[in-house]
Amino acid sequence: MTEEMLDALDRAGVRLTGPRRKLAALIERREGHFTAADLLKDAGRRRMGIGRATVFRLLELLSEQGLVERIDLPDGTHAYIPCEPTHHHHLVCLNCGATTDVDDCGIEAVTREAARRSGFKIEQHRLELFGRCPDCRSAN
Amino acid sequence: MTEEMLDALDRAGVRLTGPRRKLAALIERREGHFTAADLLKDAGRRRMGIGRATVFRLLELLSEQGLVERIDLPDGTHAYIPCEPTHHHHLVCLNCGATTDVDDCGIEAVTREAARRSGFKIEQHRLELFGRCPDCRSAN
DNA sequence: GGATCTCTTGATACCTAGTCTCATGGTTCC
DNA sequence: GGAACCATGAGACTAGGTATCAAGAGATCC
Repeated sequence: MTEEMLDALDRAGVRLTGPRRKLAALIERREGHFTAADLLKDAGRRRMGIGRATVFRLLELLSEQGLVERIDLPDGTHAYIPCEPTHHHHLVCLNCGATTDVDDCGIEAVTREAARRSGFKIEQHRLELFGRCPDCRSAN
Repeated sequence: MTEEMLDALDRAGVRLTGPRRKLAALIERREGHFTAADLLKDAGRRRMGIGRATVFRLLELLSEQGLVERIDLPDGTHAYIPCEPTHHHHLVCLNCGATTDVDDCGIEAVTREAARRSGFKIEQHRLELFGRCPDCRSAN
């Protein structure tokens, strides 16, 4: 995953600097979704001396490359999820924050139907699913 | 629509005060989605003397009652949409901001399939569709 | 209709997430 | 090894939203 990110940055034509490598490693160690503040705290604890702006800049780069996606949690806060750079949707555990990707499983039919009924030409969509992951389901 | 909002506030057991009535009327005059700042500007132009906090407080109340929903536009900004208090999804015009509601048209099957594949128990979902409305499509 | 109690208000301070600026420092490439 | 340029951290700034609080407006009861 770290390799994947560094490759993507390389392909994007930006430099593989120290801060970027360190942050990529921190993202890899994270499980589930995280906020920019989480990452900054991680970096702070390890005395990495990485600035706020650098964190946001890397997240922006990664999200342009599709390796990270920003989602809107049900409580209105934003979080980032590491993911594959193909079109897909996220399933987020409301309990532990774990995420998995779901590829297109029928959403095309839904958008086509919505387009037909409304007369809109649909160009983008966003689908986010929230629930309980298998671990949290069996835990209680 | 204004009536609907005032009724809902009444049912929610809160007072139908002057500022709330005025804001409800302003929301009614809006077309498509709007931000809290838009509403505040509207009120300012009419010298209504309504505070920022009051605007956010009303939007929160209305959203608890399901008469307004907060969505995340593709550019990452937030906007509010007046809508019916039933479960549904939004179709947003990327050009003019017009919105329409789409009721469930097959999304259940998608969530069931995602649940089956992932082992998650899906409790909530959010689907937002973006595109061009009929007017904007014919305009260019 | 007035007194009273409570809810709501606007002002203001504050907060979080994110962006912009800029001088300094690290990379790349020749 | 040096020049050019990209990336960095610090800190100011912005937007969107929340918390606090004294004062004002609604509802209620008589």
